[in-house]
Amino acid sequence: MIDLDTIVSLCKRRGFIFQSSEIYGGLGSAWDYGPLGVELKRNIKNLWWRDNVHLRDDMVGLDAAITMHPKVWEASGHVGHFADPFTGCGDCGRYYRADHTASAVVESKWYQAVKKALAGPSGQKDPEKAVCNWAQSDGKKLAPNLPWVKNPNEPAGPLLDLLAKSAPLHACPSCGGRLSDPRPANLMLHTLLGPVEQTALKVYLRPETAQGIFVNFVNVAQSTRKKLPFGIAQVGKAFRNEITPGNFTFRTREFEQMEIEYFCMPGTDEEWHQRWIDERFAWYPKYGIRKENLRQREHAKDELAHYAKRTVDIEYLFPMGWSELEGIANRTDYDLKQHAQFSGQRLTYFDEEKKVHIVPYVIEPSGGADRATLAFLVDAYTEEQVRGEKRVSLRFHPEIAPIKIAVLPLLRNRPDVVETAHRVCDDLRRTWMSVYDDTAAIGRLYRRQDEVGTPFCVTVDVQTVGDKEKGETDDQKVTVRERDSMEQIRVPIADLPSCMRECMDGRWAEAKRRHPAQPVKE
RNA sequence: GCGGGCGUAAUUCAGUGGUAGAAUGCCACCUUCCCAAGGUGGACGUCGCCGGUUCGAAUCCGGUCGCCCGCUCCA
Repeated sequence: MIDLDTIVSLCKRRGFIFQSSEIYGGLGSAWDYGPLGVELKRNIKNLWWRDNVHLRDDMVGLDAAITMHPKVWEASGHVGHFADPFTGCGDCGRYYRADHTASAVVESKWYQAVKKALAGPSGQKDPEKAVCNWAQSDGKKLAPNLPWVKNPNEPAGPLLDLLAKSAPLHACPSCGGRLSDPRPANLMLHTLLGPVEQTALKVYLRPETAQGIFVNFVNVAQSTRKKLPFGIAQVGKAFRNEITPGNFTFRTREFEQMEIEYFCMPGTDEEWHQRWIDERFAWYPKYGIRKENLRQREHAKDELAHYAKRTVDIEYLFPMGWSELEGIANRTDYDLKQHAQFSGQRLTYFDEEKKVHIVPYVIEPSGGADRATLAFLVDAYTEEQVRGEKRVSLRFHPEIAPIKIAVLPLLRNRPDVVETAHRVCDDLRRTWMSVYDDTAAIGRLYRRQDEVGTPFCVTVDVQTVGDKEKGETDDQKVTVRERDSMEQIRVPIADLPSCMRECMDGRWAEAKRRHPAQPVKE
């Protein structure tokens, strides 16, 4: 498995992804997509949109504002749940949910070790001494910041009392340090709407795009006359004060989501949930992600979000391990009911058959655009030995690849070759993202394109235009070279559009049958 | 935020007190009829930032910012 650093440096070197504000020392947790990165990510978002919206009769799109009425987040539960009181360790800086610290202490290594020491023979005889001994030996490793470890003179009595009563100990589960009083953590970013700070409205930057869909449910249903079941898709930025951003673009505080809220009849929700899980799981391999690098993970009951009846994650084997790419949750009727209650509006669907108003159930496939982009990059990365040299290539699916075709003149000192290559390139550009390059020998040009994942190169040579001095006629044919196999075929310029279409559709074998091979010189 | 590691050219890295090096890459020209070919020339770093010690700091010290690994959160 390739390490993330290799991907990071390739991304920078070739213009996929740069660190935000790099000239000022960088901003943690923010990344900028360069010329190739923006193409890559846009391709992924467009394919997602095409497959989930355009190719389906039961889906429509939406693009809601990032800032919304503050009440949205009260209704959604984010103000309550996203602001769970947290407590921080003053010594090691770790954060814990305040309601989890007591159990975390009991399960901690140092707590277990103290208990064990007390249960031993010397512990039975003189508990206080046993604790002191432990504190000055194992305790130094396990809980260096525990008061009794830091200071041998600290009376062990309070510690013993706490252990005896199994009372929660207000100490860091990890290092034994002093925990701060619980304080509300602000996992949502906010800003002030209005030019004068004193009178401005404090609004949140949405922590998920989903709520923009829920609050527009009735608008969309009425304006599109959609019947249940139907879904609303949205791609857009969301913001969260992650406690620990990191792993390149995997966890950032500003990120882009690709979300669907699929509204269905109560009672059919479980079936739709499973259908979306299958649908979304099959989507990634469709564009080249290797199946062995994908898996599903069912959320345990105690890790389900407050709104969820069932959640299944699609995980990808990133360089740092299996991590979430997309989550598919059954959000039940929770959100619509909440918004109905908080807004006082009726957010229901009228069932024509039964003549009743119902609150639809909602299935939410929620993917990360940045995470998907990273997964496609990692999965495409390939190193191999070619003639004793390392060849690095990104084996992107043609629909994913930022550049589809590179047009390269075999010789740069022949004006007619160069001119023809330019003309061929300009023609291809109208349909496919294409580039022209003549600044190096052909071998180097191929390697450059391999490294950014261009699936096909088109090469113009002297035969294409004919060598009039030698009395040779032009054949008006070019070489098409496939990235992964490095195989080459010779194709008439006139047939290039149809041949390239075939190639982009993954029918290289057919193109090969129809066109003669262009041998590679050894 | 704490512990550990780290920050020198676009990239990967060498350089532990005497005003910066290599390889690859990049640019120009020449050469070259298909896989990082060859030749000639070239650009490139106020050594993350700020301060201190010193006659002198990439090198030592302090602070700060950022990155990686661990602890937590999720898309």
